[in-house]
Amino acid sequence: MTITRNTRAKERILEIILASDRALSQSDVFGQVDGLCDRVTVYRVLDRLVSEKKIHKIVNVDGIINYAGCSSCDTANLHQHDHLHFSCVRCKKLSCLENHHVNVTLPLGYAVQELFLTISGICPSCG
Amino acid sequence: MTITRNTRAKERILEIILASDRALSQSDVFGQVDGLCDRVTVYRVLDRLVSEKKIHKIVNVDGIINYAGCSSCDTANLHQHDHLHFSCVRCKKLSCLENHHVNVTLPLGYAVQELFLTISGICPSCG
DNA sequence: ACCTCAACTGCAACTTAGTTGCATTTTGCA
DNA sequence: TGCAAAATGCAACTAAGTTGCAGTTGAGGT
Repeated sequence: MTITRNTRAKERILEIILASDRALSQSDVFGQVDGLCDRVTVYRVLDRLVSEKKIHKIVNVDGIINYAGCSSCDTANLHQHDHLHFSCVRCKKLSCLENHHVNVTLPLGYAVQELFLTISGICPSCG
Repeated sequence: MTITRNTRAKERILEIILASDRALSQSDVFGQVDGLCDRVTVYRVLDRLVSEKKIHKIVNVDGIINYAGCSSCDTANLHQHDHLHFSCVRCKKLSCLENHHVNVTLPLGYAVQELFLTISGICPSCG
């Protein structure tokens, strides 16, 4: 565990993600940093923010990785992402359904690490 | 809905997927066709098999798209993929837990289309 | 305040996944 | 068997993400 620093790029990127009501991809974020930093830096900062548990990663139904703030889990000691995600096929918005947790029991022998739960369909604003 | 034909490549690719106990990516499949066809053909055949509902698509936790046979749902009229997938972080095996269905109830206004449920962790063979 | 060095950044080059256009081949049905 | 539509191969392309390295910067120690 190396020490991480606060840089302008990191602060800006975290701001952008927290201000958004939807999960953002690397290219969404890069489109909003407005030349503040290189696209490679965006990738690296996103990785850093994930490992610092400030944001979490969501693989969308098309395989693109998206990032969203950890609003329901900012306490470092209880960092669980067992909530659902919803991906609207119409407006393409990917959002967290923070209050919808799923508890799954697997057959004996499986050790659960992370849950990736995404539902696609049509969201209330589009329906 | 255009008519699809049976070709050598398609038969071989379906065989490979059905014979596997794990979900396979395009490059996994291409590695097994042994020069029978081009890599582009593999992409196209996989798409065709998905639209014919012979196989189904699973986005793995790393964003790579994988394909698995539709064993529990070969009847064309009941083609539901509400079962869980398990992705082993050690052996990298991605498999279907056919018997583990999840029923989720979403807030009013959401219309569900597809479920993407994958759990990462350590599988019984690696644990 | 400023030194120092590890963390961070930019750039260029690379890998890998997946797509598209078009000419050629093949399938299945008449 | 003939033929049109489907399928294929090839080459070129886009887009996502990674890596190496030289130069820059943040923050703790003095």
